[in-house]
Amino acid sequence: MSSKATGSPQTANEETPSAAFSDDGKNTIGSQLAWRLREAIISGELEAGSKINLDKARRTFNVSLSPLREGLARLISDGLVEFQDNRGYRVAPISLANLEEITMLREELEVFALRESMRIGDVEWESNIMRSLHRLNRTDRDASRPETLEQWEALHREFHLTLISGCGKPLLLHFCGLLLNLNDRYRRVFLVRTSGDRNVGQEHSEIAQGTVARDVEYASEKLRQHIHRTGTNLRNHLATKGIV
Amino acid sequence: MSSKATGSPQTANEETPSAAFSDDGKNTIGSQLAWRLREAIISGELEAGSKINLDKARRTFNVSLSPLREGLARLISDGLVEFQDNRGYRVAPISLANLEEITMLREELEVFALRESMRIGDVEWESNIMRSLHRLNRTDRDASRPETLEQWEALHREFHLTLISGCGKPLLLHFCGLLLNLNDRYRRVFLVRTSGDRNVGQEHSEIAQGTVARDVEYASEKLRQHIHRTGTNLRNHLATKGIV
DNA sequence: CTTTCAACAATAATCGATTATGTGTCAAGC
DNA sequence: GCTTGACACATAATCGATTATTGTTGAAAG
Repeated sequence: MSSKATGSPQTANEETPSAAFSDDGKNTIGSQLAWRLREAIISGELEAGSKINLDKARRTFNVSLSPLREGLARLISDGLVEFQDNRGYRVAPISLANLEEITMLREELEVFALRESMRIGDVEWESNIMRSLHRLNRTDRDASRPETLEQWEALHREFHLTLISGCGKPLLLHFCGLLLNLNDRYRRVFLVRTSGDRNVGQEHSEIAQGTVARDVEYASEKLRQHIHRTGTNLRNHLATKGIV
Repeated sequence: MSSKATGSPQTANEETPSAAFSDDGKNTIGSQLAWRLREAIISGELEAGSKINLDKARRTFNVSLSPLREGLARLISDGLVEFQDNRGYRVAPISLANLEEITMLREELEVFALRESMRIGDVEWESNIMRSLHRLNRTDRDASRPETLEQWEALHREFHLTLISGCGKPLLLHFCGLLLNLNDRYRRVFLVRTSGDRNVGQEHSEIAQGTVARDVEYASEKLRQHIHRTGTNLRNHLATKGIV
C-alpha cells in the first residue's frame, strides 16, 4: 500500500503534513477502509452518485458491517458520501454547480488562510513550504503510470495545505482540507493532463516565493489565480463530458 | 420530545428551515441518539473534554453499540466529538482560542453568505426571513424555564440560517451551520443572560430589514457587529470562569 | 528508590445472526 | 386499463457475544 497524504482529520486532529508516518497494518479496520474507500471514490473507481450496497461492499472488501459503516461514516464527514436513514449510502454526486462552489470557496478560504499565515506564520512554517514545493516540483505526472498520478496528487495536496498551515486556525484548515479533497476528486476523474497554456510548476513556485517573502498582495493574487485557473480548466473538461 | 431546529445535515442534505416536520419515533435509533447526544453536549450536560465511555453510554441510553457509534460518528462531523482509533470518543474540548476562531470565521463566512444571498436571493427567501424574525422576536428566554431557552436557541439558529439561505451554496451553508452549532454550544453553557447594554431583538430586526431591503453594506455591517458582539460577550464569560 | 516487564483489568473493535424497514410485483377490485 | 393492497424479496439496522487493544498495577531487578 502506497503512502498517502493527510486524509480525513477527525476534528482538530489534523495530521502533521511533514511527518513521514507509515500506515502500518496497525490501524483499525474501519480506518483502513476509510482510506481505501476514499481512494476508490477520489480516483473515480466508485462512480459518482452510485449507490453503495452494503452487502456487496462487505464482500468486496472482506470485512464485516461494523467497520464498513465506520469507514463510510468518515467519508460522510468528508462530503464524499451521502447517507439517508434506512436508504443507505451513496457516493456523493458531482455537478458543475458543485465544482464552481468548491472553486469559489477555495478562492475565499484558502486565500484568507494564506493571508493569515503570512501575518503570523513562523520560520518553521516557511521552511515547510520550501520543502513541500521542492518535493512537488521534483515529481512528474506520468499519465501512463497511475501510481505517479496518485503520488503527485498527494504532494500537491500537501503543498497547498502547508502553504496555509501557518495560520494557526484548526477549523479553517479543516474546511480548506475538505475543499481540497473535493476538488482533487474532480481533477483525478476529469483531468488527464493540464491545459497546455499553463505552467503549473511555475505557478506553485511563484506562490511559494511570494509567500515566504510575505508579499501579501502578490502571493494572494497568485494563489487566487491558480485556484481560479484550475477551476476553469476543470469546468471545461466537465462540459466536454456533458456533466451538468 | 420537543421539536428541534435543523441538526446535522449529512452532506448536501440540508433540512428545510421552514418545514414543521415532526420527529416521530420513526427515525433510526442511531439518528435519535445523534439528536440526544448533540443536545446533551450543546447543553453542557456532557462536560467538554470528557471521555465518553461506550459501555456506560450504552447503558445510559439503553441501546446497543452499533447505533451508539453511528450517532457519535455524526457528532464527529459536527465537530462536537473527537475520536481516536482504539482510544474511543471524547467530547470536543472548549477553549478561548476555539471560540475566537469560531467568531472570526462566522464573521467571514456568514457575512459572505449574506452578501451572496442579497445578490441572488428571491422573494421566497425574503419572506422566510421575515417569518423567522417574527417567530424569534415573539419568543422570550426565561432562564427559569430551560425549555424556553432551548426553544429560543432553535429559533435563533433558524433565523441565522434563513438569513443566508438565499445564497444557493450548499457547502457554504453547511460550513455556516457547523459554526453556528459550535457557537451555540458556548452560549448555552456560558451565557445565562445577554449583557445589559445590548438589545439583541433590535439587532436581529435591523439585520433582517437591511437584508430584505438589499442594503448590502448596512446589512453586512450589522451582521458582522452582531456576531462580533456575541463573541466578545461570550469571551468575557469564559474569562470569568477561568477558561483558557 | 526507580525502572522494567508481565499479568490483569478495562475498554474498544469486530463479527455473525437477527430484526426492522423499504421496494417491487402480482392479483383483485374498481 | 388503472389503481390498491398484500405478499415476497432485498436491503439496512440492530443486537449480543467474541476478539483485540490499551492502560494499569505490582513484583522483581538494578
